[in-house]
Amino acid sequence: MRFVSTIQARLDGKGRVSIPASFRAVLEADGYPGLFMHPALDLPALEAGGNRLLAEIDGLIGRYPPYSEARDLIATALLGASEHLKVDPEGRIALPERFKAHAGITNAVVFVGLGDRFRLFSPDGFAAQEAEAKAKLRALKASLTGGTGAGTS
Amino acid sequence: MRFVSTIQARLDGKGRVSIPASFRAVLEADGYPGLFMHPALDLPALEAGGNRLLAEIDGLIGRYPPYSEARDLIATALLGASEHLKVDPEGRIALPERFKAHAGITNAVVFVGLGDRFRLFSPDGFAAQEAEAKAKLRALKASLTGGTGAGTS
DNA sequence: TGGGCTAACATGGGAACACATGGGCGTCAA
DNA sequence: TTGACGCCCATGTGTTCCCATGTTAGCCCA
Repeated sequence: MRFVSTIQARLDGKGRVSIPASFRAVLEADGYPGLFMHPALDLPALEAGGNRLLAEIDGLIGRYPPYSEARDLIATALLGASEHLKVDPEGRIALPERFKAHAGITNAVVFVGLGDRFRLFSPDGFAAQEAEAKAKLRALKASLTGGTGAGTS
Repeated sequence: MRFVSTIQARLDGKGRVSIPASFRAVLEADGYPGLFMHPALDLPALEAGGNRLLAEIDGLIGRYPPYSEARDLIATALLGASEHLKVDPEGRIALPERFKAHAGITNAVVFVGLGDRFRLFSPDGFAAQEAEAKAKLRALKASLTGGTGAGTS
């Protein structure tokens, strides 16, 4: 079960968004009660997931010895900046102000599946990100295939 | 269950602070009656937690041979300087003067979750710490991924 | 193949609840 | 006696739950 596809949703008057049903199904299978979310470090986006995402973060933190500076930093940046969001019976979440500000989200959200996690963008932020990603991917592919990039997509 | 997210709270006229409900839930699950707290070793902050934090401190102390100077120092700094704080029926604690002085706390506290423990800062102290952590983390990440940013965000 | 039906999903709003906060009072110890 | 501390109750605010509605997509049947 992976998070897959891109879906747009609106925020209602109370600031709630429905998590796409397909994403909810993955979370349920994952067994995490609710949704774990944190701001992306170098993107105007939010990253969210369940136990699998959390396990990855734990692994990252666990690589450093207790009381080391690196561990403190990572724990602060990843765990301190994150939130455990509750999902209401209808499958919605309320985004904290802090998160909305980071991603530039006002009244609409784009959910983007990334396998073990998914991202939340503002529609504008997503358009920008998509354009940039395409450009980078083209460059990467060119470097892989050795030139024209005229291969199978 | 881990301590996660960053929450600000005010001290009332009696010098009490509400422990955020999400943190209280973790402490309860941990089974520790009350709250274990000590000044952070190299930060103007306080560290708090329950049994998991105590276990980690024990582990840290245990790494040094009995009667060694290092062991004495660490045990004194962590255990000697620590307090067991009682939590009132509303989930509040009263911070000892000594602790407030160490962290520069006057009338507001920022709680920062770090997984197995959480920290208490003054709002100003937190802002400074956050800025520093972000900068250092970026440097650390660059050294890890080799600069492309092609890693976990 | 087309129309209608049904179920799942996204959305909206009202009411109950939990939480953070504030203050009063009794109790214990210096 | 006095101060500090712990317990109790009160209150405002934000959040969560519950129920209602519109919309979409899939399905069945003619």
